[in-house]
Amino acid sequence: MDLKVVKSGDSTSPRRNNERPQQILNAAIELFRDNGFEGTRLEDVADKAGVSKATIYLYFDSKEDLFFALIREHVVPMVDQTINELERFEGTAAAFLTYKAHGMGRMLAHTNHGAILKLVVAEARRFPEIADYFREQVPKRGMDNLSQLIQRGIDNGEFRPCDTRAAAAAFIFPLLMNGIWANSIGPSEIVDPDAVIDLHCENFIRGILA
Amino acid sequence: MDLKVVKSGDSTSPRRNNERPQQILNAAIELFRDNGFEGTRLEDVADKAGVSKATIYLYFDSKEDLFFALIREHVVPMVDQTINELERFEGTAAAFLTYKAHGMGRMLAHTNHGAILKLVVAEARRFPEIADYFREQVPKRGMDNLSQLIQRGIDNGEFRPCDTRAAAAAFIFPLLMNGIWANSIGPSEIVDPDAVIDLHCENFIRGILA
DNA sequence: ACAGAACCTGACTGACCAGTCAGGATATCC
DNA sequence: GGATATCCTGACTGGTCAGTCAGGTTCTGT
Repeated sequence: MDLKVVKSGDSTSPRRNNERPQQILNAAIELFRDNGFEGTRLEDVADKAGVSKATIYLYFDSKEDLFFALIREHVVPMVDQTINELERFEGTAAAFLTYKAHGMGRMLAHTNHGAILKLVVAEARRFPEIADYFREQVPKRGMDNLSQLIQRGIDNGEFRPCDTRAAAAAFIFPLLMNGIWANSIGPSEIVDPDAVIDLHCENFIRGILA
Repeated sequence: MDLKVVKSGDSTSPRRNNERPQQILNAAIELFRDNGFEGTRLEDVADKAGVSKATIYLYFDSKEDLFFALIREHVVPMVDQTINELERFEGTAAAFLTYKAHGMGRMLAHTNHGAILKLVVAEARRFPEIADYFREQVPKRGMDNLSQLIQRGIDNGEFRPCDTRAAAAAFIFPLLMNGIWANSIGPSEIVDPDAVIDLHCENFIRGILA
């Protein structure tokens, strides 16, 4: 899996249209969301991005590489940012959890991030290399940081003692599922994504406070 | 979508090998789990079931029908059973939630039910008819019953007042995500499915008690 | 206004696979 | 033991689509 470098930030090689890769990725994510990975024709990605199919191959090595790029460009930076925020945050652990649950929950439910997650989950078994990269970069780092935060909350008496990794998962899973739901079975009148976020957030904090 | 009737219970038309449909479905679910719907060749399903590809078409109308049958035969009966149990249950709402979280959580995490859920979620947008059927039969009925149970808990003073539908979702989503996780990104040392179930269960009840 | 670089495409190919069908095998009943 | 219904398959077809390539177009610097 040696990925072609997307030179979007490389000012030494000017290009007429250096937002091409982004255009292509944006088209790809919408089609992947609606049709799945296998169900999406590269021809359609090209049409939606306003280029020819061959152009895609100027910026990406393969269809799979397009998928990989989605994670690298859209998902990993979000994890970086969360970890960054956590390191600077000075309030209580509960306050950070509440803040994060809302920000992340809404992002997953109302932007394409939920669609990417759905895609990764759906295709992980079929693309082990992508799954490995994702696992290392996203859940592993995210869970490590989140469970440290919870441990901090336990240490200072804010939270009751518990299995911090399980707690981190129990905190994050409803938000993930909510995002996947909004991008597959939903939206429907059955579940209101925002209400779920609010209730989960409040309930989780109540449940874990000492 | 008029499905061929699978006559497994029809004793008026004896058949040499009336577990064929089940064999085929079992093969299909494992391959769908590992390769996705589009990524699975019917030829491989046939091989795994020990029949020829043409035989599949004796029992199912199409590849899509195979998918549909998976929900009808494996998922809907489980919902029926849960609703049944709920109607007979006489303990507290909290006790039923605990009981159900463990039963359902483990089933999703350790059997093919999680794989089917993953499949439905992944393909819902591509197969609207299947998604509609699933939505009506599974989340709609399940959420209706679950939120009634929570309402009952609120009415008798066991639970604090809250948005019952959101609470039902917040209760069930981690279990669903746990099951999907175990069938895609996981299993890995990052998350222990059983620990998540236990913690979520305990935490949710603590959070919702009055 | 020309050269060369960067960018783009239409048309093609080779592999793949859902679904079909004509005919063969096996059981059941009389 | 033959007539009939049930069950099964190998071999085929028609359409689809990822990936390629030879050649065309637009930009940039001089």
